[in-house]
Amino acid sequence: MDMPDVSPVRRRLGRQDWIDAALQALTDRGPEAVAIEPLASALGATKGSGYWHFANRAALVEATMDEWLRLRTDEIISRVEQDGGSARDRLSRLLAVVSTGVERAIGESSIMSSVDPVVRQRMQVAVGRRIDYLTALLEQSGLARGAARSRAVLAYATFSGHAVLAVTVPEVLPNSPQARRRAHREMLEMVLGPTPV
Amino acid sequence: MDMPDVSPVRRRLGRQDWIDAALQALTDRGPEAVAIEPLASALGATKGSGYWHFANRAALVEATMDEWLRLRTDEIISRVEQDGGSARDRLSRLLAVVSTGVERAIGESSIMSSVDPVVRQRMQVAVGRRIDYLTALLEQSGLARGAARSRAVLAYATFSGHAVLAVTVPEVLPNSPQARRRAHREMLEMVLGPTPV
DNA sequence: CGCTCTCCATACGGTGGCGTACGTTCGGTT
DNA sequence: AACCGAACGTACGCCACCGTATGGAGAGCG
Repeated sequence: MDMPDVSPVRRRLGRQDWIDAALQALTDRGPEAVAIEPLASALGATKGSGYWHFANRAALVEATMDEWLRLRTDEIISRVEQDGGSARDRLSRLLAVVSTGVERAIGESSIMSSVDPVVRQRMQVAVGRRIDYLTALLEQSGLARGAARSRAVLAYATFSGHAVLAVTVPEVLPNSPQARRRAHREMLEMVLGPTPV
Repeated sequence: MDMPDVSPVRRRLGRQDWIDAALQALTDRGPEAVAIEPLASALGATKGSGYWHFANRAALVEATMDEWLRLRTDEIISRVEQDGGSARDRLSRLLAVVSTGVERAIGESSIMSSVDPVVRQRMQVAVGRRIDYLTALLEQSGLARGAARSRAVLAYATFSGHAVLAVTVPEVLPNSPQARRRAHREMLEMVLGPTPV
């Protein structure tokens, strides 16, 4: 019997294949790398394929940024939220998740300072949702609304600053496992105040 | 008597004119804008002029980044240092200076996440000197060496995170004068501990 | 007055990405 | 078996920037 063609060598591409490759290029080399022709050659195809799935480059960038927003913001939040626990627990897990994904900071930090209007707009939405979620967690752990929000902003700024440092000058940041754990706790305390346990 | 030709309409350009224009483009639109042809047309000249003063684009970027390092790091530090006062005073002035220059953050944040090796190298030097200076100030105000350094890193990360936020989502940051002053004090306290006066 | 060195313009060829036009292949109907 | 539409290839023109070649224009000095 012949195998159903789930197939070895190289099948045809769908829109999602392009988005996946674009997201990879985005996190590896920033928004500039999300372009039709380079992605085509990376996928082993030609522009004809790309301009079939997307009207133009802007449409590709848009789809990629939507996927980015979904995976790197909404997904993470809902996963952290799903696993439950106290607000402090969730905050700690959130911090752990985003800290280990710091290799992705190259893309993140390029996205932050992009001039592309589409990229900026999606980034603004992402930052909004992230800060809102942080604010909610801080409120749930006892802070007043105003204090929670301003501290959420502070925490987010600090974290994203760390992410950028991790890319440009990684040597200034702690690298040993226990130093990283210590940094994790310190940051948690800075955000939530002295540890209650 | 005839006026010495300090001159009205349009004199010839020198290397420094190019560097000035390049620095402007850098802070306005990021490292990508530091290119021969666009700058030429911005200066009302042609590429012939540019390639006279610089061997190639990389040389232009290099000269521009050197100037940037001088003006936006060394100059600021030595000015703050020259005006004297306690370590706390100098820290406060430093914070004030870099905070008011946040319009420059567009350039700064693009520089932080640039892939250009020359830009990255100069940025690393700049971050190194800035963190070193912060560490020195914190040591002078009583902290132990290790604590001073890790807090300097934290403070720098927080500040640069704020700079990025000021560009991408300015609305989350305080904008009224008294709110900004309050933020200034809070940040100072976060870095130096509870206010001693 | 002419020479030279600095500064600049013009014109050219090269590269990479954009977008369009159009022809082609392949998998699934009917 | 014939067909149709989704997916892809090829070839073209366009633009922005790079870099080179070469020929001036302009001041200053002999």
